[in-house]
Amino acid sequence: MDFKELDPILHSQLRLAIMSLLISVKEAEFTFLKEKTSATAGNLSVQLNKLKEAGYVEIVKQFKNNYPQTICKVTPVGVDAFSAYVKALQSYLPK
Amino acid sequence: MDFKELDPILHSQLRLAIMSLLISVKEAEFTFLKEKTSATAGNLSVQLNKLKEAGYVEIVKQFKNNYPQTICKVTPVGVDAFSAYVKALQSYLPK
DNA sequence: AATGTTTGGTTTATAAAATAAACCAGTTTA
DNA sequence: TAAACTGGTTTATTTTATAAACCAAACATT
Repeated sequence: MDFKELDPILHSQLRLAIMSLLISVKEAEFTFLKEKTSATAGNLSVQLNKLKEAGYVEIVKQFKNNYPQTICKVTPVGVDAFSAYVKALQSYLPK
Repeated sequence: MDFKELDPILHSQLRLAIMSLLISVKEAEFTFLKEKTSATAGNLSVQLNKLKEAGYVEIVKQFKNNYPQTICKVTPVGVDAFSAYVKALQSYLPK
């Protein structure tokens, strides 16, 4: 079997973790993602924006208890990209 | 489940492909790897050296029919690292 | 016997990505 | 009201990946 391309947007530890979380929960706060991934806020902010620009996640900013709140959801495009990535990975793994 | 670290040496499309090949064949020529991975010679040379420095592959240079020949083998350390990587990946993938 | 071409690479330079550090607006606490 | 904290963003630095240039030796051509 030939090696399939690995979507560079997803082939990043942090972005993959973000997507993995968002797929399991459908919606999450910035702070939740930060805690679960152990990422720094700066890194998380940058990587979330890349996922947003790729159309893989949707980001809504609002306020909650006077504090800014960033809510993230995976999009259908993101779900598809993730499953394609997982499938492509198979070509590199032992059966 | 928590996200496990993904060995940065292996979390690279080309290096992962090289390792995947070497694990399946035990030994391969530079030119074979180049063809199978569709990599440029330069990129392959660089990435093979990283794998070598990590102790994941062993590289022997010799001559064959008057031409230089580079033979690559995966080491036991490399095999372990690969299987640890695969295991770590599971923490990012749907069950 | 020079001239060009191919093999089998390495080295160096450039582009892209990941990460960390610095910063900022607003809020709460002392 | 000053300090410290929340919830981030922006910018700078480091690391990676990739591509381009290069090289030595072999072979083929005239």
